[in-house]
Amino acid sequence: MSNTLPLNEAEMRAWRAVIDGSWHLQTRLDDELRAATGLSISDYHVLVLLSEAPDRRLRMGGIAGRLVFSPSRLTYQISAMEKRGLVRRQPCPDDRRGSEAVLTDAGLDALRQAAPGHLTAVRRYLVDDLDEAEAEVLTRVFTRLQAKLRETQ
Amino acid sequence: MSNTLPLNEAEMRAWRAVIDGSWHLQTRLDDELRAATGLSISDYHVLVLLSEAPDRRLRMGGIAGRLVFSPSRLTYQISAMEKRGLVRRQPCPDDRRGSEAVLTDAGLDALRQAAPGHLTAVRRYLVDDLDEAEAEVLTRVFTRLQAKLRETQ
DNA sequence: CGCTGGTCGTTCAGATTTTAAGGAAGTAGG
DNA sequence: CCTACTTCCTTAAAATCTGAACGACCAGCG
Repeated sequence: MSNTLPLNEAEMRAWRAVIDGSWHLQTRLDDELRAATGLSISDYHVLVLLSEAPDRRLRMGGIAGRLVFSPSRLTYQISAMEKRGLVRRQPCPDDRRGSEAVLTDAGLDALRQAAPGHLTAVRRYLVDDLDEAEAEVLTRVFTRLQAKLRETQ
Repeated sequence: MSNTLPLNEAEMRAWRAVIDGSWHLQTRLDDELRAATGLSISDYHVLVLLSEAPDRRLRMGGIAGRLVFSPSRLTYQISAMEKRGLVRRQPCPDDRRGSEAVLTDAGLDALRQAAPGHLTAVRRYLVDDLDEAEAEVLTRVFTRLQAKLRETQ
């Protein structure tokens, strides 16, 4: 139940800072990652997801759900990565409608090569400037946000 | 000068929460705004920017800079909005290379109609859950982030 | 002036994403 | 089994976005 007053000034400032800041940050990280490795931030996210998945494989729908990709976008994304040898596609064993994306060795290599630089950028732009309390607040606020987004579908 | 250690667990948690959370939030707000008003979040941002500008007009480059849009994207964006009557394009008086986008009355109406619902959504997903201290931290962190991004171009 | 080098938007081709429409399989009720 | 209904993913066409190339213009200099 949220009230419908316009945001007050502090709220507005916080809100705009978050929206603008996170957007600019995404853009910058994507640019740097592309320049350094040829991977887009989407490629990178897919690689991370698969690398952490049991047996390095996930259903299409699972990936799409986590990355908030439309099914067709995911199809395109995985196809593109498949062409470059980063992932392989396999029919899903227990559900013949579905297919799985599997991380290849080349894909894992690409991730291992990209990660340090990317994380350094994350550090440079954000993490290094956070003190412990700030990190804690960010984690709390954004985790709560995600929970709220999920619970409303 | 940032160190090159991998992120520790708390840092990683904070980082991922921010990235995922802000991305999901953007997506959700865009979806709701589209459904309610037919405006994309980009349309909305352009409208807000122009509505706050002196004389309701801005140079193309000025808009592109603030929204982190490529020049060609901005051209496309403004053209699309022009077709719908939300903005008008005018040659820039003091620099004949440039052009300005001017908010039309219809554009201002569209914004006024869209804003309350959008702000309510912002409230529902984020602002209402923030206490004062949290809002303050978010403002501080993301403002600092933007400054850092700007200073490295 | 006439040149040179830079800036401002636009345009065009190509890449990416969305939307709508299927095809193939799973699931439940009769 | 059949029939409907649903889910999973892909395809095709349309919308949007990016990057390179361009034309028009500004600014500085000889």
